[in-house]
Parts: sequence; structure tokens; C-alpha cells
Amino acid sequence: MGELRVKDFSLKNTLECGQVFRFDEIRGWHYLVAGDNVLKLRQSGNRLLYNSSRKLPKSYILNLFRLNDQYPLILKEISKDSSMRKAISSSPGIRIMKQDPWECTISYICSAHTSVKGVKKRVNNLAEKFGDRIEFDGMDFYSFPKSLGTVEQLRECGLGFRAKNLFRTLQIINSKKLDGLKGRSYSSAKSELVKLHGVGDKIADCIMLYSLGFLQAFPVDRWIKRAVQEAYFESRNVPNSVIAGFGQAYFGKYAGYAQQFLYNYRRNI
DNA sequence: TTCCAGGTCGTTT
DNA sequence: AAACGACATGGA
Repeated sequence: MGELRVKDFSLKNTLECGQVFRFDEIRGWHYLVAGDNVLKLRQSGNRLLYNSSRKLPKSYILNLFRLNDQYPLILKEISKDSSMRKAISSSPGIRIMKQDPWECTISYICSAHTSVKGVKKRVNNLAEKFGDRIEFDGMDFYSFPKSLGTVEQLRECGLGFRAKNLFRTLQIINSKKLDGLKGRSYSSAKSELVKLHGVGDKIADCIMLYSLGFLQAFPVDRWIKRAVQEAYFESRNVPNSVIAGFGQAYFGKYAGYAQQFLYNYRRNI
């Protein structure tokens, strides 16, 4: 069992704000599956207790939750008005996580036109069908798959119309190729991502924000659309492209953090 | 039963 | 450039 001192961090808010899908709360602990690892986590004030199915260095946790980000500075940058400050204070301590790009891409292709609960269900189906079983704490978990099967098998996981998109994308990508986008410019990386089947502007922004380190990405889903239109466009209907442009211009280089607070706040009204 | 869910894509206006 | 409709599935 390891222990970490944390500041400006809420494990619960970070996991439950809708950015990551493979976790559950069991008997007071959060169990998170990330790639090949099962993490067991509990926070008590500024102490983060953790254990894992395999031995992991502290740096793994620090990196996964971006605990070395300059949080006060980020909040200062995005606190442009009272709407934003209210969203922040309703769920303090949210961190943008740094997920594996391969896992993140597949997960978000599964997220199109469905609920967070639905995404969790589909991604867990994929892991149970194509991942490796990991026994931990007397329970069975499944690693995120390194390869997947046929379109038919994807359909059996409940992917519906996303099955064909995902299958076609899997013919194109491998994790190395996605990692290579980390050093590119925002627009250059994004133009590569939208070439993938089932990846449009919104999901590309999610992949960039949650796994490639582009904190300025501002994914626009139906909740962000509502939140931004209500707070900044007098509830007028505005195209998603305009919302995204506004978000990046208004909130600046940490717009992704602003997006996370707004999304979480609006979704939980 | 009907509606909605972290959208994308091709088509039409 | 913006609007429209099809697309599969599941939970409320």
C-alpha cells in the first residue's frame, strides 16, 4: 500500500466528472483499470492511499492524474467570470487525467451518441472479450485490449453503428502512431485524428485533451453546447464550431480544464 | 412507449 | 457555412 501527499486534488471528482470510464467504487475504494494495471485508490484529506495489481512507481500516479500541473495557476487562468467560478467551486479538485492514447481513442469512439453509462458498458464489454483477466483483491478485472476482433465481435459488445467505424480505425492506428502526435501543433494533430473513422471534431478534442496533453482542446458535446449557449450566448442556438472557437479564445491555453468544469456542472444540474 | 444519451457523416439548403 | 436526418443500443 502506497501513500501520496496531494494538494488541490479530489479523487472522486476527477474520476466521476466523465473523462474516464473504467472505474468503480467498491466498499469505499475506487478501482480504476488503466491499460494493464488495476489501481485501488482512496483519498482522505491530503492523503492519497493506493495499491495496484502490479508494482508501480509513485510517478505513475503523479503522471496519470497530472498532479504536477500548476493547479492554482490554471484555475486563475480560466476563472474569467462568475459562471466559471461557480462551476469550479461546485466540484473542486478536478484534474484532467493523462490516459493512454490507444485506450482513449477507442473509448471515445464508443462514446458517440450514447450516455456515460453506455460508454462504460461498451468499453467493459470490449475488455472482457478481448483483454486479459487480472485477479486483484479477490475480484476479476480485465486489461484494456491490445487488439480487437471482427466487426461482428464488436457488434456483440453492443457497439451498434460504431462497430464498423472502430474496426476501420483499428486498421489504421497503432499506439506508436498516436503517441507521435504529442509533439505536433494543435491543428496538425487534430487534422490527423479526424481522418480516423468515427472521429470528428469533438472526439478528436477529447483524445487530444485526455491523452495527448493538449490542455487547450475544448471538446463540444451536447452538454457543453447547452452550458456555453446559456452562459455566453443568451441561450441562442450556435453551431458547435463556434462554441469550440469561443471556448479556446475565451479561456485560453487551459480551456480544456474550463471545459471539464462546465461539462460536469451542467450535466449535474 | 417514447425520449435521450460526452457524435459522425453524407446530403441538402 | 449551417441545417438536417440516418445511424444501433440501452436506460429511465
